[in-house]
Amino acid sequence: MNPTYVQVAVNIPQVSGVFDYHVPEDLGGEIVPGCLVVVPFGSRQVQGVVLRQVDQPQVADTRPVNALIDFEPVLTPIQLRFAQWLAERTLSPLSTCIDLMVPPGLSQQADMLYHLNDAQLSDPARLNDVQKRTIALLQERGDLRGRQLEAAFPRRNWKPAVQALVRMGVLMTRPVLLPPQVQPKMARNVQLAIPADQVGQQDALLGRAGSQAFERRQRALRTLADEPGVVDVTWVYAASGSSLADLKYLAERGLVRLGESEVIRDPLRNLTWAPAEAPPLTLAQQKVWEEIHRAVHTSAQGKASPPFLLHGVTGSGKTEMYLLAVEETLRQGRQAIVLVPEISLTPQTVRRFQARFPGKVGLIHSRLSQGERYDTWRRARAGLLQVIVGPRSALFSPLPNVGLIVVDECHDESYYQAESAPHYNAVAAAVAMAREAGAVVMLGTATPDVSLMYGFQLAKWKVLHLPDRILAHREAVRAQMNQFGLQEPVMDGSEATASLPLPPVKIVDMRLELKMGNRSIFSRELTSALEETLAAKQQAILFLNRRGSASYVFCRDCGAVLRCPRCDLPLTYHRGEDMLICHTCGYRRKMPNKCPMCASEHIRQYGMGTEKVEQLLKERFPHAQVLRYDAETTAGKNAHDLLLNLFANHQADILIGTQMLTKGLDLPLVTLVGVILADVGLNFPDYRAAERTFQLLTQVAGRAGRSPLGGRVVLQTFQPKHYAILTAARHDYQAFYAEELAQRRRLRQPPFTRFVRLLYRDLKAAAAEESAQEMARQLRGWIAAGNYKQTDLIGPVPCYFNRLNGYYRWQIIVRGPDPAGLLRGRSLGDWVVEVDPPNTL
DNA sequence: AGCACGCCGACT
DNA sequence: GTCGGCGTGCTC
Repeated sequence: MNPTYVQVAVNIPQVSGVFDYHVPEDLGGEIVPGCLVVVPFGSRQVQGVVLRQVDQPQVADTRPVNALIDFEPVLTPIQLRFAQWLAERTLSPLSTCIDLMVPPGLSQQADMLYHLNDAQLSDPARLNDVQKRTIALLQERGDLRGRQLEAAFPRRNWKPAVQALVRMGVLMTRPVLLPPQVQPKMARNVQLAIPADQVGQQDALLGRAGSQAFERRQRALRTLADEPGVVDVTWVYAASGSSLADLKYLAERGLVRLGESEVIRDPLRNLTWAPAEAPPLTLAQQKVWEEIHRAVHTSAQGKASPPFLLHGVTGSGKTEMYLLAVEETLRQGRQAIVLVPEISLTPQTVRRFQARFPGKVGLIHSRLSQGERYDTWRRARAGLLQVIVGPRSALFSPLPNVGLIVVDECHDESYYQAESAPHYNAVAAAVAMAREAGAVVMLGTATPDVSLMYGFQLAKWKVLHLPDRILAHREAVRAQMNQFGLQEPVMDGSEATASLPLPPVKIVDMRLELKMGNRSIFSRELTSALEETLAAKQQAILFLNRRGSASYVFCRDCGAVLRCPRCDLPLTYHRGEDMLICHTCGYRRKMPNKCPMCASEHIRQYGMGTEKVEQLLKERFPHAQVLRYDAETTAGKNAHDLLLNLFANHQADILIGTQMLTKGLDLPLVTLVGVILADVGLNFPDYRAAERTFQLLTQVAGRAGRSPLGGRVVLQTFQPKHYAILTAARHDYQAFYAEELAQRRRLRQPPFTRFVRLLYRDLKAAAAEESAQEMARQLRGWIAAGNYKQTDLIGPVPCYFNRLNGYYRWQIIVRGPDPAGLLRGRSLGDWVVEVDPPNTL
């Protein structure tokens, strides 16, 4: 038989090529595209994924595929194509894109094992700190892998020092590849191997009559005789006092059969949901549904369907559209992926899916154990789950026949993977994945990114509108009003689907407040609005945009600002502990009494944190119950739900919160939303600063007046004439879009050009700058050589966050019609490459 | 990433 | 003369 050859992408993030291997006879036929295999690579064994079979290998001498890790392919053919698209799009190695699709724990990367030799060291005094600590660690814990040393020396450049020990003969190294860390979970079971009525005649086989073991074995047999069929061993242990040894003893004598069966680790196992039925649709929903319904059908017949952008304000019934689309997709025998921003923050959305499709939903989120995640992944692959709901990573679920991809709140930043390569945007990726799969894609939001909207208009893809907020809380509000002995408000409309107006927004010019002698953070407008809300026994939300503001500490005499020694960013003052904390790296220090620069005692905190707002609020409204909703108070496991339930049940009157408040909360009794300072964030040196501010304000304003009680919004700002604030106050997306687009066109920013951001990080400031200058020279050379007339560089410059985690950061933005084209296929070394980055900070 | 090969500076 | 710096290239 001819040897078969396969092309393999090896699981080493830095290796971008593909390699050919031959398939040994004993694996012939098993190895198909998508399989996870072990292959020799240089001196080590590495994991790889088979991309395709090839007739002719690229080199004369091939090495063999060593082992097959899983008999089923781990990637579907669609996923293999999708991974290749993603690699090209993000300028990332294919292996990193493939690795997104292999569940953590199953995927393993090659590592190095470090072993301490017995021989004594001649001159221990000459060793440096890392070397001494490495030796101590190895003495204490035995052999260690590179990953473990990495954890022991965070942010330290330990490799050269350890390599020196290897050269000195103190250490030995050996490449290792760990087996997968996840496996199907098996449970032992047992069943009787003889007819139940013969159980009483086996005493001769049960050991010495009358002994304890005899008694246990006899009881075990009787238990099984009463229980026909296969039972869990633990059940037998509990009923008879026997142990595995006893059952094995019985099995050896042919009396019982031991077996194993898989136990699914299902995070939703113990939850039951009252099945929910679809509510009646509004007219707008019906029109949207007609479009989606048609698309789901034509795509199930193999015809491509362009993406949909579902532009609808908060509470306009987008989720119901998703639910219907999923239902129809399932009816066509296909599966659906639903992406949501942050699972812990949108329990309401998730619950709706679970209630509508009981038993069919697989949930992915960050709190799942590796085993749960692995089992969910395998059930998806086996076609046992029809709907996967999760964050951006859920897009990579191995569903056999994806017919629908939903991206809810598609403007959300969490859809962009900023932390590690590949730096991808799950919205763009969902569109590409849907194209590969022949699936329908629905992108839903109240505030589409202007680039996305512009893209839809250029491509003439359909934008569907749901302009009205649906009054869905009539019953809930009525119940709550009765509970508090309040009179029922007058409600417009009589149908269940009556719509609600968007809340009026009042812009308050804080400059005038200062001129009028009001030095408080609460304007007179906001103060009286709060008073009225409290008097009416309704609820308020105060929104504080922390990002970019700073509760920083500065000296009123010399002006020095206290900064993090690692990140160079202003430190945040925490009143309770009297501590200064860096919110980027976690550095903390005691609040000093004197300015470290000039020793003045006039040093104090400035700016606002949620704690400060809480304190001021309590001073001004001593009788109000105030809740704080921020990273600190929601740190516990179910703290989010707990806090929100507390507030939803009117245990508190005012909720103070940050960004987290903008996510899909649904709090009907809230009639007032106050934004402490709307222009925070507007002055970031970033092309999307205005857009982010508009999106944030629009989302926050949407929290008010979601009931027949009505509602209003107060925006406090020092820039009352800024278009982002004016248009957000009018709920006027179109006006913002037009103005923002005009700005972007004028400033040659996306979507009229495209950005690739190149980021360099170095522990030494000079080295970072030098590398940046060198890269810029190279880039200019490529631009000139390739005659890229419309492509230019922004930078090199230090980043806005010019020091993060101890690293100095420099960046270069390559701007042009196709900056990725300029860079494709070139080696960028240690540079972080981001194509179409959502921010350039 | 790891490792080999390769070409210039200070040490037994 | 060699040991060792890290630059460059390769891993099927």
